[in-house]
Amino acid sequence: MPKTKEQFELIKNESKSKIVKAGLKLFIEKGLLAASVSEIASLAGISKGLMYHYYKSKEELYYELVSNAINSSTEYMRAIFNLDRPPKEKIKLISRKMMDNIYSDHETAQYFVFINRFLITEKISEKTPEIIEIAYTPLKLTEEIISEGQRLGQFKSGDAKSMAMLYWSAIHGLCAHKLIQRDKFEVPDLELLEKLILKE
Amino acid sequence: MPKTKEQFELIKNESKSKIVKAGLKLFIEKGLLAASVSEIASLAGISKGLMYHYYKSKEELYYELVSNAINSSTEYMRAIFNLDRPPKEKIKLISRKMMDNIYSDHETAQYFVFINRFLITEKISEKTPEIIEIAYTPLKLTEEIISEGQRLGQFKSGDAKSMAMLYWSAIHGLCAHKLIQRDKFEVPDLELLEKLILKE
Amino acid sequence: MPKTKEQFELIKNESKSKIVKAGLKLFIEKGLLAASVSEIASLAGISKGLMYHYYKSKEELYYELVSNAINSSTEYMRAIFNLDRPPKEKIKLISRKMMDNIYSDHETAQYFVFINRFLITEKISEKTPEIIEIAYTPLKLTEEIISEGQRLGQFKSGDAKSMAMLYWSAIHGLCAHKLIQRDKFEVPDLELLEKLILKE
Amino acid sequence: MPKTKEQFELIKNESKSKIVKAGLKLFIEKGLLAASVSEIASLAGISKGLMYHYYKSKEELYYELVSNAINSSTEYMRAIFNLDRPPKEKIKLISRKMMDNIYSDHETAQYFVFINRFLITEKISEKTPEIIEIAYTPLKLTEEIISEGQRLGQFKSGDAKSMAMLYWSAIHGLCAHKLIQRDKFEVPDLELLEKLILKE
DNA sequence: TATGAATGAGATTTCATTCAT
DNA sequence: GATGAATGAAATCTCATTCAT
Repeated sequence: MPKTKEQFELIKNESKSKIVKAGLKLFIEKGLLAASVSEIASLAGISKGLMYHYYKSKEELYYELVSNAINSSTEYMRAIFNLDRPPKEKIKLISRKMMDNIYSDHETAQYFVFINRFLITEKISEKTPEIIEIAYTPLKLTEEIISEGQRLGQFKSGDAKSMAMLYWSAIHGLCAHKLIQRDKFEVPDLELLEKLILKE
Repeated sequence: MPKTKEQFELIKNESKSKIVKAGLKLFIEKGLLAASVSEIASLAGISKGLMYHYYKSKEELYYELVSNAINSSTEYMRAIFNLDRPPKEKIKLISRKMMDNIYSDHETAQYFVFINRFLITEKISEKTPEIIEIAYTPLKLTEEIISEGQRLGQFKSGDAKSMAMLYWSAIHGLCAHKLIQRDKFEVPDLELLEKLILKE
Repeated sequence: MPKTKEQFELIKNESKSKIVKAGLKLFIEKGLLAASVSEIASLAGISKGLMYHYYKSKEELYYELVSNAINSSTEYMRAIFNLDRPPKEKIKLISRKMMDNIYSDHETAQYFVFINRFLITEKISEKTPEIIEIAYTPLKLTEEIISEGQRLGQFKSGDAKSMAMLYWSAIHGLCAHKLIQRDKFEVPDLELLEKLILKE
Repeated sequence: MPKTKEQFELIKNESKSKIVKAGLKLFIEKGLLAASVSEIASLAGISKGLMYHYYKSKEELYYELVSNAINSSTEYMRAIFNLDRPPKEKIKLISRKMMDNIYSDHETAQYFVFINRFLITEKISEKTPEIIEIAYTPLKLTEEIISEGQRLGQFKSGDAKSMAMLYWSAIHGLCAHKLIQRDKFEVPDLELLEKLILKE
């Protein structure tokens, strides 16, 4: 009797998730080039060959992981932006969640840096304009909220686009900062981030 | 901001200066691993062997370039901070210069991203804690200015360290943003950056 | 000429026949090495594992297919040579059939080239001298006919062996020629082939 | 002092010729796929890396060797066809030379089979229609000579194109035959080949 | 100082074959 | 019979570095 489809699906998922986990860890830590397939395979506890059973190339694995990271990060933001709350609260929520995450775990900062590194790399950016589009969704949503908040008079006046850009630049910059400083990193005062946008 | 050129215009030796110029361009564009020695040599118009005459290894060249970048960038900031001007003006000067440079040339943003990429990469950080120290000097100087400005009552109140961190995070984030967006990039409203720190 | 189909239409087992069909197509097109087991299995619509259920190895499948090709091609010739007709007619029949087949379908030429490629490849020849023997049967039968025809005075004089060799060399060369030229291929004048042997 | 260009040229030529010699031997014997780079390098007495210093890939080496083979073989024929002799003599000369070469050394036959194998392989033929064109030059030259000979009444009548095709098919087929039969191979009567074309 | 041929270690990738179910 | 996940050996290829001149 051949294995049932469900059995194969299980095995497949388990192996794939081992590869994904190892790949993510190493790509985040070292980047696409410095992370070798041998390393990924050995960390995942599988043979190199198996990686190629699931992914056409190291780059393909990398792209999948980056896409996932971008998508899930964007989804996370979108969920918050879709809440039925006043703009002020939304901004506060985002700021708080971001700060909390950056503070409490190392992964969030790594995730942001991982995504940014991908976006900055020259040759890749041409290949995948749609992914860049998705990666920039949070920025656009933030811009909309700021405009709305400004209409309601709760937000500072100023160019909404610039404000959103600076807001996210600060968050991304902070993530890089955290990875560099490691143990020495101290989370900055939350209010400062909000004050970029909100009236005092 | 110091321009790329300054690094090698000072080098009297012509071959060395060509190596430095080519190396800088390629390391900035591709990073340490993706830039190959062959490529650097061929862009410099010299032989691979000659590169090894001047530098023990590719990494050594890389470190020298990164160190130079960090040092000259820090020197540039220090010069401004040493001016005999009130804190408010200093901050305005920095902000204006940064924005101008990021706006007017591509190199400044590349320089910042180049330095940041170096700082983030794991294995390097152990080797050169002093360079990191130097790289963080502008942050510390900014912190001091903020404290001073707060004493003079010209600056917003709040944790000076956090303010400085956010200020520079925003600038670094902006540089990354520019490299990603390329032609589509629009410089944000200058005042916003200043308002992070200054009273309105 | 035996058509490709005949090889697997005789196989009762459906899976095996699918494997044989796919293997034949790919071995003919690409040769032993370039045709991969995955490709064969996927073209056959079965799993790789199943191929190994029926055949010990890729080589075994290949040998079986080549042997079949050689055997059936030899059988086809032998049938004609066994006809109760004068030598002249037999030669004409062979020539005509060969030309017709080479002209009307692509498979015949492929078949000949497939067999020839096998015969030429070094390492294989040691393993299977008997198959080579069988493959050369048509040549020997032709030689006999020529000798007989010469005795009857219908054929040109000359070394029968040389004549047979040249006759079949021309046919094999023609097949290769057809595969190379594809659409541009034009069948040569039939009489020429016959004239190699027959008196005008 | 750097090595002079002449010195480098010498070294380069020597190494390249070692690679070319080894590659040709193995490609002829085994074909593109079965001949491995390791094997070629070790037969040439150089490192694998060096092969990649001179050739972008194994395929590139292969193509160069095939092109060379085709070009030099075509040149050889063209030289004969350009002689200021009557058509009849030219044909006799070609036939004699071919037979002599096929008889006296093993390489000639291998060369022909090597070229033919390249021409037949599917995917390659699309890539290089110009090489195929060159490879078919001897055939076209032969066709012209036959036409000329027919006008002079020295040659058999019949479609010149068909006659040329059959003539060369026979030669190619003979080469394959020689490689298969090896020691058992006997050169066929020379006159037979000529009689395909010439009046008796 | 300067060259680029040459190496060797290690990277990515392929693929026939095995195996648990 | 039948599956396709998994392996491991070997293939192709890359590249920092060395070295004779």
